[in-house]
Amino acid sequence: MSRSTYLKIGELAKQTGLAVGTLRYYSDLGLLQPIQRGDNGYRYYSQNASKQVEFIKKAQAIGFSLEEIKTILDVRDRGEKPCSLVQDLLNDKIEQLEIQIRKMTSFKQELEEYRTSWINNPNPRSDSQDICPLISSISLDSAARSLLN
Amino acid sequence: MSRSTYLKIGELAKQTGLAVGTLRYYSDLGLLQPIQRGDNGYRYYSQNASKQVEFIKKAQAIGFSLEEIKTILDVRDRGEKPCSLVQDLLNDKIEQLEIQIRKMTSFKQELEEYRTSWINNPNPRSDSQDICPLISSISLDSAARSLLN
DNA sequence: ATTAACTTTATAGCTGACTATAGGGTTAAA
DNA sequence: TTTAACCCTATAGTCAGCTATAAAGTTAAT
Repeated sequence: MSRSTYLKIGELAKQTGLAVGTLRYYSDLGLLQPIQRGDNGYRYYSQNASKQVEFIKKAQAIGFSLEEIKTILDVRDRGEKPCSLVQDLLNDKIEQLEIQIRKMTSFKQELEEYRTSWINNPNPRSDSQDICPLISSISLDSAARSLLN
Repeated sequence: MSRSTYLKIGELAKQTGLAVGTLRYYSDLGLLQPIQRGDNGYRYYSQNASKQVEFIKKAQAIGFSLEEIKTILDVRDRGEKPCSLVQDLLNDKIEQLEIQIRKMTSFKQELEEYRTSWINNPNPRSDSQDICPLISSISLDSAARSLLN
């Protein structure tokens, strides 16, 4: 049954660029289930599967964990009408993204301030006690603050 | 030899707020070496050690890995000032943050677009073929686009 | 002298997302 | 029909930055 509409795991691997082991891992996680198993135990995937892999990849690329992605996909996979749940989930994700973005932005600003002040103060005297005056100038309190919000 | 100038590991732990296990871990890594070992095998640290711990903490706080910190300290141990290395690493960090932020921002926008369109189309008919019309409406291609820049 | 509170090493576990290996069974092409 | 190329499961290893445990030796206070 090779020329069927179904993909064997190696074929899907080739299509998506993922390793076979990764696809098995996803299958074990319940993240990307083969549409059926053969009598031989082989996993058979729908053509659609590579679209789902794309979704997983991209969601991952911006910091969603496989666990989170599974939650999203589970909602779809359940036979319910999960739309309001999906919306809640989406709202959560957006909020989490906002928080993440805010944290990273302020952290980045902090780092840029260090960079700027270091440029203005470029020549540590070689007799200094410090390991690196640049790093020594860091305030732990402020670094902590920028990470905590 | 407790009232000497040297600190035992527990004393340094107390001074710095790090766990004893963490200090041993750093010692094994070669990140923070005791100034000597006693006949008993005890690690003895210089008073200076807590300064070095502060350095490590601060460097960690701005996103350096222990590996990177070790690189910095190794430069110092060769008698050089590691500041320009530190600046290079910092520039890398900032750039990585920028990329992350850009990706997350565009993905968030994408998700917000879904949210908006779903709000305008809030009542999936229960006789729909789709498991969830909201999820079905997702374009993986466009999700991909928003992640790729 | 006893004992609590240290210290040591070596080993294992934790999280997340894989990767690698062993030891099998299956399929497809020559 | 043989054999390479596939597939399966189960288990273990990887990375970082620790934490936890066991089994043992040392020190310090009473």
